Amino acid sequence: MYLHRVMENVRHTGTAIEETLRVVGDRWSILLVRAGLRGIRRFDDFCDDLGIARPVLTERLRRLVKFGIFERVKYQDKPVRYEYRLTEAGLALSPALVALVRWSEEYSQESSSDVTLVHAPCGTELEQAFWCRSCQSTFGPNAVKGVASQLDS
Amino acid sequence: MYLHRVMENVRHTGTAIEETLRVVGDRWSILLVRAGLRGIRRFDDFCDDLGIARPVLTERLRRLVKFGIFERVKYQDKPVRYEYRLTEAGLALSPALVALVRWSEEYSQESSSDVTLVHAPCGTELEQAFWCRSCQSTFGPNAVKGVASQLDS
DNA sequence: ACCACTGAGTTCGGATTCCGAACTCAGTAT
DNA sequence: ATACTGAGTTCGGAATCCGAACTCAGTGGT
Repeated sequence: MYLHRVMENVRHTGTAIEETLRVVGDRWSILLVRAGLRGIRRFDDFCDDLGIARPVLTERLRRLVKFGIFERVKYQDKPVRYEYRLTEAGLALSPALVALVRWSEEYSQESSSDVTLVHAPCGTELEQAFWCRSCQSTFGPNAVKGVASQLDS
Repeated sequence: MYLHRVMENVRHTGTAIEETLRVVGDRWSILLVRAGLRGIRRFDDFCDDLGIARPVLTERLRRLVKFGIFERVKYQDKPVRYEYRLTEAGLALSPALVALVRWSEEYSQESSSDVTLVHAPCGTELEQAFWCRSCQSTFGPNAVKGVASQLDS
């Protein structure tokens, strides 16, 4: 393994996705985004809906706010109260969420899926694919290859 | 022992995504899948590539094998040695991974050199789409709709 | 005035999980 | 005989997670 390490000059720590997963890669964050997409905004509602422990919810929302996925908005003055709304960046996580839901439907053994995702105009159950612009064709994961981006080293 | 209580505490729990995130929703699992897609297969290579602690890697790989995302394959007899390969289900996580990578590229503040995913035959950077079989067309997340599967409640 | 209630948290102790470092074990190479 | 390899396991301490109970400002009912 040492030889392999020497030959591999590309270090894979410190990449963008690792940074992202340090924010979003836990048991709750994606579920919080999903709840946000379903219209949930208030602390106690997140708490009841997910069954997350309150101290953990506090910490998680703070982190998601810090990284721009939720924003903390005052919605009432008299007793000052805040709620949490998805930002544009938070909404932009929906493709990832959809992909995970799709995977869950197909591969999760623990059944009882809640919803099936369909193509809205026609109601057909959707499939997922990668699209190659230059080939003008869809393809599956077997035709995916990783290429190191050229930036410094 | 503690999980029992979590399982009994079924409110909105029990949906497929929650089950999935209990398997894959941690800081390492998605990164392990990504490493698998990059061709990494051996214990020490995962360890070295991700900087994950060995006991955690052991537990994580065991869980991913149990849930059918990796398989443990003997690749040598003399000293019997095993490696970990992505299954079909594991490969099928790549759309979710791609969605996260693309989100990272766009919204993550920390942006270092990463791996760009391309269409292997032609080298073009891939895009992501949903595919409707009956319409024979691709579409984006805005045209996705959720339909409740038949279920009590 | 008194009391219950609401929403958004905080505090508490205990259980679980994470970590790096060092160790094991069978087999190989020098 | 010694060193090394690959795939783990064992160890203790640090960090995180959990439910339950508490706080705090304001509101509404009697």
